[in-house]
Amino acid sequence: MAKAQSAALKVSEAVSSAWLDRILKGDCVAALEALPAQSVDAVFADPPYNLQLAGELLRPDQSRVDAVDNAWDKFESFAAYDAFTRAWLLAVRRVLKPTGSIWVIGSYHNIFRVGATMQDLGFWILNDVVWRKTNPMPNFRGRRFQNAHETMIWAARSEDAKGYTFNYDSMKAANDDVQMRSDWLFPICSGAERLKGEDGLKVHPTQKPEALLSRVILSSTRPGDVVLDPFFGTGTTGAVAKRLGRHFVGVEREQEYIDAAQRRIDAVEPLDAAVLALTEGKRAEPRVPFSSLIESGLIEPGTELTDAKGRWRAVVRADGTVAIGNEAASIHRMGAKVQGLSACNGWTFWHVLDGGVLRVIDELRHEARSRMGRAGA
Amino acid sequence: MAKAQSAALKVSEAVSSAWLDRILKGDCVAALEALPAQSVDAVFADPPYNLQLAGELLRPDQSRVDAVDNAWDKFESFAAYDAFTRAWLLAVRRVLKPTGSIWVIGSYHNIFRVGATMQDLGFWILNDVVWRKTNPMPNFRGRRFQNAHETMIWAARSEDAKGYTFNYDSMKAANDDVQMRSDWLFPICSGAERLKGEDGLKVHPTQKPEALLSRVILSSTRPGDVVLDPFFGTGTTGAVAKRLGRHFVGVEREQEYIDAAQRRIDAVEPLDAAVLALTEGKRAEPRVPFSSLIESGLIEPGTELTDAKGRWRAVVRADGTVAIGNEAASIHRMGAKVQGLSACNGWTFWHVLDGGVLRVIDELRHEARSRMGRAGA
DNA sequence: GACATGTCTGAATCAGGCC
DNA sequence: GGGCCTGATTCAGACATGT
Repeated sequence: MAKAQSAALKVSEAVSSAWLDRILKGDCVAALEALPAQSVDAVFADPPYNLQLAGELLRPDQSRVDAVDNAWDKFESFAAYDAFTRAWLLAVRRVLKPTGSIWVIGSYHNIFRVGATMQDLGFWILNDVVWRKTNPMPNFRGRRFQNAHETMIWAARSEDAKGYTFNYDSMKAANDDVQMRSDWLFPICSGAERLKGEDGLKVHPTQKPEALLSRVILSSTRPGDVVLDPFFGTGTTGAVAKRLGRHFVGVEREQEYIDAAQRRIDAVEPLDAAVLALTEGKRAEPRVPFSSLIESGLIEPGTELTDAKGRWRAVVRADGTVAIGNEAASIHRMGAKVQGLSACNGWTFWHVLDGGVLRVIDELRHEARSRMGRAGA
Repeated sequence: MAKAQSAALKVSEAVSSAWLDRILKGDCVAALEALPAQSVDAVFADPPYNLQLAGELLRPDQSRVDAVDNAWDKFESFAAYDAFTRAWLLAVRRVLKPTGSIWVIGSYHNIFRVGATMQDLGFWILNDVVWRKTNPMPNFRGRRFQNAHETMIWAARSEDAKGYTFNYDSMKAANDDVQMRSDWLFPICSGAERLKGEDGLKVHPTQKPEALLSRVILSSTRPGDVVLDPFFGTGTTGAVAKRLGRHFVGVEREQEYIDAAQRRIDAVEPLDAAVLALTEGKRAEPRVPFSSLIESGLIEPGTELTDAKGRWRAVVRADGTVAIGNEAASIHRMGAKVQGLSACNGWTFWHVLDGGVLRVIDELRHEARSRMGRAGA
């Protein structure tokens, strides 16, 4: 993991002058051709969903779909939208690393079509996440429920792409030590955060709140990662990425949006690296083989191990296995065997008697780790 | 509207002996041929989700998760699932009145495909409604967000079908006089409500809570209406419809489910017509994660927290944890750690210097909550 | 009987490194 | 790329049992 990470950074740095931390002008399918394959760690996409904006629709061969013709029936409209979706998802998929993941946000007008197309293209959905709005617009005609949420799809590049980033421990710690759920509560973007033009009108109709992007980026990327937004708009993704110590790439067609986004991003001050450190759990700690506890003298060969309730006993052998009678195996296999289970974490199962007190051997591992840390430093 | 209603009742009464308030056995496409065209007022469908589960999943305590592995949830491919979806939606559409509406529930495994197919067939989506579970199953491997919701699509028969029923005022009244939102909070079906066999095991793996069906039926049907459920299972739709003074039609393939459903429905006593105005209580105060204080700007990353007497200092990190030196943890864990305790309420322990005054962060939480408003309930 | 503790379970697409 | 091995990972609520 660490190795892949540093290799990725090198690649990024080599071509950074061309596209890293830049807004590329143009249609996203064409503009993304400027990026190398497998060069971004994450994608956040907020594609257009208003089917009336047919000018934005491209067929898979990138020919333009004609402007709205009221004679169109809805089947043709849906087909055109699907072709557009397919085209940009394919372009994005090419530049996404195998270990990367993609977020797409939408409403009921488009998200079902987008999600089905993502599955058809081989993306592997990890979660659908609901953004619950604290202050949604009311339903004025009283004919429906208040439309109080939008849906995000979070997906890996493919079913067998297992190495995606998920900062589980950060999310859990940030959520009062329980797992972060798939429903998130945030206000819509308004007030000072909402970009306004000189005319006092909002610059972009669907500017997303920075808090939303913040959780997206914190959950599924690491500092130094590259985040691509193929529908950059006024650059919320870029502004949040920069503040959180990530790189960004944006693609946008409208010069007005590009100008506003660039000014906005230029004003962002990145947070200090120390503040951006990730909360890592046990997974990230260096692996300590059981044998090193013996080698370092924390456990003597011949020591007796027991489970917490003293139901089973095993003897530590010099080679790092534990034995019951004539049978010997790793701490994990032996723990599984005595319990009749298929698997067991031997570190938390076995204990040693230390001055009359039963200590779990995971504590000894922690001690071994800190000794190794001092030695390495 | 009243005229159409009474005409509908006449039709229902004329053929009631054949299929009204009955469970039809068989595949839903074939069984629905027994119903006249345009004969039901509403549809609630809980189709197979096509979960595509691979191996078995163990909890951290090594117990096995009892997953859905029924044959009825297995499909060869997305294409096969799409064909199945299209077929039952067409069959259902034939028997749905032009003024009727349809609800379909699903998870991210299938709901996007179902939604796209519904649009393709001409259904007109009115809302997507999120069922937020108060007690969802955790994510045991810590590789994703806790999957804490399911999605329902509510749609009219076609774009120009304007006469669908929506009981806006009763929904609003039931929701403390503000519009009912598109995100609903309910517990999963468990306890006495969950049907168990003589072996003590659940009869059906995916029984839905009656509270969910209750809100669906109360919002989009009138007393005397006919509600069709093409995947009847153990008959939650029928039981709730009967209790609420609506008629039902169920279609189910498995005799075991049919038997359980029939017994269940027979035991239901319909509510008195006068009582059918249902009120629903408020929920507890919404929980606000510490990270929302950061995301909402109430606390900046890098801010220093101290206890009331200034004995300890910790720095707020962008990911929602707090750090002392190299160690980071949640506000609660860090509060416990510095005091040498096993637990600590970080909300009341940590303070922030605000204009020369030390404020406990619990005050900021109240501020965040009031900004969040009713949406948390 | 009240309260504390322990057990069980629910629509789940749930690993990663090294040889 | 396949196989093997290590070892990381759970929330809310219902219900049963123990004090």
